Amino acid sequence: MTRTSLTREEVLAAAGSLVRQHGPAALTMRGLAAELGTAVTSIYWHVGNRESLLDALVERTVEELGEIRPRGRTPAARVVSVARTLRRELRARPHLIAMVHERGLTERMFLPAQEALVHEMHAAGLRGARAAQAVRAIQFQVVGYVLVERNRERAPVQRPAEEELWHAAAAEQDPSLARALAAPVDQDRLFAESVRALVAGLLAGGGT
Amino acid sequence: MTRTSLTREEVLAAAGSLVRQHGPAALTMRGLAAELGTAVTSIYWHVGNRESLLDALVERTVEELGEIRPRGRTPAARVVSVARTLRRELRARPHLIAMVHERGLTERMFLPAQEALVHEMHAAGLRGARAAQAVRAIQFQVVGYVLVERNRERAPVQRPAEEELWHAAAAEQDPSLARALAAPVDQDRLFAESVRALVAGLLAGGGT
DNA sequence: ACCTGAACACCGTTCAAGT
DNA sequence: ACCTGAACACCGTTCAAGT
Repeated sequence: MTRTSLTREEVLAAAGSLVRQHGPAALTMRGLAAELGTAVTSIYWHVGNRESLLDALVERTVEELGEIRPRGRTPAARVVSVARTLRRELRARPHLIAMVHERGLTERMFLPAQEALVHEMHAAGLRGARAAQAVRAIQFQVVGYVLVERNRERAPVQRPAEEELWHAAAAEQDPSLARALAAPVDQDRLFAESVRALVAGLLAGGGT
Repeated sequence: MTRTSLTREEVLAAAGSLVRQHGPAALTMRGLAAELGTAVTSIYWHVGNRESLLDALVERTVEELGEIRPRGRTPAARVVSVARTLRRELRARPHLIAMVHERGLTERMFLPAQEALVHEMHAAGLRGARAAQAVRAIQFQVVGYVLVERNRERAPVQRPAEEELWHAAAAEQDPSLARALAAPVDQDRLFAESVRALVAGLLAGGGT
């Protein structure tokens, strides 16, 4: 029962695992203290307060997301691989990613990926403002996609959605479309195809 | 100072304006009671509890987002107009939209728009699973975009982002790109171009 | 340098009691 | 049917006091 002196690292680790598993709402200072076997106030000595504790966890997450290695033969394929990797990494830390989002740090988290994308745009022959716009379009799409699919996964039973579409006039003219929309989304495939379509659209035309 | 008997409507209105202006965290039952000039417990009689009060506000938001009227000559133009309208409506209610998102109801909020998009895909000659996939790709993109741009707007000063890219090796080979990425995003234009590129990509090729 | 318990000012919610 | 105050069980945080 002798307890080696509490460290900041220890506090962060315990808080991190708590947040990863049950989300930030599950992190109470009193609960964390109980888990660590110390007084609540000790935690304050090490990490300041609850908000800066969460900030530290977020900072750590941003750093972890920093490594990107594009794979594939063509620039388009490598862009898709960057998108895919990012999506996987983001999905592995849903609560922490949500917190990064809440703190408005998604951008910073994305910087290394942005640089990788710049490189691929150059390889694809895009330059200047046009390339910059394409990089941002992809970045927005990937981050947005992950935010949306997280949302869908946490959604309570999508009550009216399916039947309503089954009965929509447009759908009745096209039963196979109605069937497709009533079926659950294949998120991996939708992601792959969306990215592919966007990249194709960007590399082909686009506008200035 | 005589107070006409409190109504559920009155509670929702006061709570709604509070949330619209300062976000859900600013809504405390005690504070709301003070604003309404009643006892805290009266509110409970009318709306159950805090959570169902917020649920009611969210429900109302979902209903308000239900009207969509596509404009434009070509299907592609009408799709873009739907996207644009949705974005505007979503941006007008940031806090409430975030709450819809948190409750996983974004999908349901989007159903009318989805039906409009189905109609346009048909007009563009897409059918069946292919059309369904295109509708979803656009839906994901618009919702995702709004989520991302809200995030950016609330972001604290994007500390290292600009300079780092200025110094990146890739950027130095392409100063006009570096300049473009260092400049603030023109979110309206990026949105318009992203949607246009995605729609073009979807209508052209796409994959099965 | 690190830890502690007591106390403060907040929460949301319940409940018995009023009219 | 509607409203009330008191009370409960929680919060995060501060602070003076310990070692």
